Amino acid sequence: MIEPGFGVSIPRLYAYHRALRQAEAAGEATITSHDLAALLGHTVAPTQIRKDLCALGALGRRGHGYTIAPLAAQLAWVLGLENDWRIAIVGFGSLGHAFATFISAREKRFHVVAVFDTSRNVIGQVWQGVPVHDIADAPRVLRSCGCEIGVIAVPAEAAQEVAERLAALDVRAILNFAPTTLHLPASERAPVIVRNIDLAGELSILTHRLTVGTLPAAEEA
Amino acid sequence: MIEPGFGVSIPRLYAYHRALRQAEAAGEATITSHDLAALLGHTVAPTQIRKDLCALGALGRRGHGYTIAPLAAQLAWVLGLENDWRIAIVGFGSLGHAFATFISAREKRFHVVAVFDTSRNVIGQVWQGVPVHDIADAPRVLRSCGCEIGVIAVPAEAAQEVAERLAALDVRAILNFAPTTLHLPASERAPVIVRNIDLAGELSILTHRLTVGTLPAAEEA
DNA sequence: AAATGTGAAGAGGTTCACAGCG
DNA sequence: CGCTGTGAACCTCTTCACATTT
Repeated sequence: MIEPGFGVSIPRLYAYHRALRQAEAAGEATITSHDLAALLGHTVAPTQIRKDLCALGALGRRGHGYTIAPLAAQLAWVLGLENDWRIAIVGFGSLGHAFATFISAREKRFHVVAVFDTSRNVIGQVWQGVPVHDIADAPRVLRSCGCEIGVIAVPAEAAQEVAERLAALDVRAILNFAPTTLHLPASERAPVIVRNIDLAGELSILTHRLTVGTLPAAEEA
Repeated sequence: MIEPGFGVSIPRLYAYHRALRQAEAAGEATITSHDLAALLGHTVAPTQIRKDLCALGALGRRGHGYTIAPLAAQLAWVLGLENDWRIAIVGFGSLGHAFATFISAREKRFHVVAVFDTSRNVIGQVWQGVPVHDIADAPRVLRSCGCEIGVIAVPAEAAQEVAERLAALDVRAILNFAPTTLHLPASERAPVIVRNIDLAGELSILTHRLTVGTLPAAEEA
């Protein structure tokens, strides 16, 4: 029913969801596309919002706006936020640690259930009840907890090997912080979904804009 | 000459630059658009690469490919990587710490020259020679070091205030990790460039794809 | 009257096909 | 002959205008 490329951008839907939670926390029960756009800093036009929401099924009442609760629930469903997800983090340096803390505090259905590293200084530490294992124990540990999502927060040189290892252990999606391109062969089963976050690349978007001139002020997700 | 929206996506250019550095480190002196696409895991088509590079000025030799060194230099220039940038980090929890370490190790022209926090436990610490200041001292500290770029790694509730403070202190660009929309008024001078990184949002892209079906395996930046 | 829903127009970015050089 | 450079077709996403509903 809702296919991967059905014309709406997922980052935008997540932004809507975030803004709706904020409005709900502020005591609102209903919101118009225009008010939602304002909450998003006019990053997206009201028309765009209506188009997106309409694609999920008509949820608004003409003349009134959208009722927040069911709309947020619908968005949460589409975003996969109503399922529980088990996350394994590989590389428990400062970045892996920060991500684990951040994500488990932010979304209650994201559970960091396994952590791996290679350093003797880190292995054996316990983070929020989760012990840091040697990466060599990944087969045993992952077999028992069955993580759907792996996060790679290791140096670039090690990322490819980690990715292959995760893929072999039935991890279905990978969030990669290492500044390198992962090469995962089209496997026999469903392909592993990979998303890269390149922090230096994000920063270079700013340095680019600062270098070539400061015309556009629009925010982006 | 090169305007903000000149038809090429900056994340893609940064990926090219990263791949070129990799090829150069492997001893290559020249590369074809097809080989570059392979290095990028066929995320982008050779035609797309040629279009992008052509937009920066013709740099290839027909029949041979591109000479890596000048091409990398050209990309570095466009991305602003040939300038030095002073970066202030606000919020020195695990995320701020991780970002500082990561970025200063990755790009040698990105200099973390000021760090701020509000917690007594953190203020006074020294990270790679940079002391952590109380955010209240930001006017004095930033006045003396003149940072172009600010990084917000504080809780969502505090982000708006921090953003306004940074904007008032002549920071020209902000990288925001707080999961909230920043509202910065169009100021009297050049507007502050804001880019948001929403870690939970990135993860939800994966959970969305895992939820609705696993058709597309393409990587994205 | 006010705000959503939606076809049509528009803009932007990607792919194709092939011309142009080395 | 190989690979780049590029106009044209193509396609996707955004914006506009307005019909529609409460």
